Amino acid sequence: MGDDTPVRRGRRLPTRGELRDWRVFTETSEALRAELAARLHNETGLSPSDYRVLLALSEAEGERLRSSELADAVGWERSRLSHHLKRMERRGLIRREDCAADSRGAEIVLEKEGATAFHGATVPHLTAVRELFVDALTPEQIAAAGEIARALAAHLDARTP
Amino acid sequence: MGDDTPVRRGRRLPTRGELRDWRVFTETSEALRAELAARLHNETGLSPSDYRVLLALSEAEGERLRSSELADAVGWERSRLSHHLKRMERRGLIRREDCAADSRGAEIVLEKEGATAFHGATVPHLTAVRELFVDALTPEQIAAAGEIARALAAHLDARTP
DNA sequence: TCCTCCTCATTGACATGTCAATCATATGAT
DNA sequence: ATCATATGATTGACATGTCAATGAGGAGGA
Repeated sequence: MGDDTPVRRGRRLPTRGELRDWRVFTETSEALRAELAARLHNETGLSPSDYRVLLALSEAEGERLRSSELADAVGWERSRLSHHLKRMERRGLIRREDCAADSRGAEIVLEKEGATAFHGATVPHLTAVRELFVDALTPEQIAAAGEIARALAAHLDARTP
Repeated sequence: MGDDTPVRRGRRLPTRGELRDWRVFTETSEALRAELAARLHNETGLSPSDYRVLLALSEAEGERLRSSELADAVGWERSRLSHHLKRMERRGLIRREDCAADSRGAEIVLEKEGATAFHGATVPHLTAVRELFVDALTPEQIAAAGEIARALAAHLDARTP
């Protein structure tokens, strides 16, 4: 049975070849994510989620953001962010303050310890990205990976309002 | 500053362009994973992890596998598998049996309810793969995605013994 | 004003994942 | 036979993620 054989007939399901490409794609991105997370955590004590939050806060005006702006910046649901901030606050990386403009709101402020941890993690993180991603591919493949991801993201956004 | 400008000079860190491609690549594969997981769970009550385990057992001789063989088949650490099997056993999808050949070992057996759930999930799962992955890309992009993933996986395997 | 509706953010319950430690059994050397 | 060691699998502690429910405050119309 060739690569263009549908897994089931007459229902527009993926062919075997498409399924093989899908499987290696997801399994590899998952393995890559796990490896990068393990390295970052070993070398810096930060998780990728910590890193993202600290990056967004570092780049913000006054190193502070409204909780909802931060959620947009990192692309997470509110509840996920809320849980994560609780853990980061417990570790002294960030601090919550009441918002003057809207008493419902919260402002998330980068603590000194958080800034230090972030700066110490930047080079290890970028080095890992180079070793695990950039060094593995040709420049053309890197660009193609970006294009493919953009196409997938556009398609995904179109069908998840 | 152009796309070939190193983020930091003289240490072989990724360029801004490489970093952009990396970021869209990981963020998109993560979003895709989450969307597929949510759909599968809504439509079938199974998580992607459940599905993988049930698939491996369905394809095995006698619909049973040694725990370690199952771990290899799905590519997980033992402890992760053990935790997951505990949850699946609680739901009646699989069953553990003592192993005749090696009294340390365990055999994992597909339960009737697990087989039923798996068969009911196959078409929804494949449909979601088509909608979210296959339909988003050209045939050339699908093949390229597979090639890129294989290159990443080979590189990753080479440096994680 | 008061009432309704919307938004901001948090919480609790639970599913999932990682790591290190543990326990029991097999295996091989003496 | 005995002992040291390796292997198969599980467990506990904890980090992370999702969903649904909640509380608490703003915003606008009757």
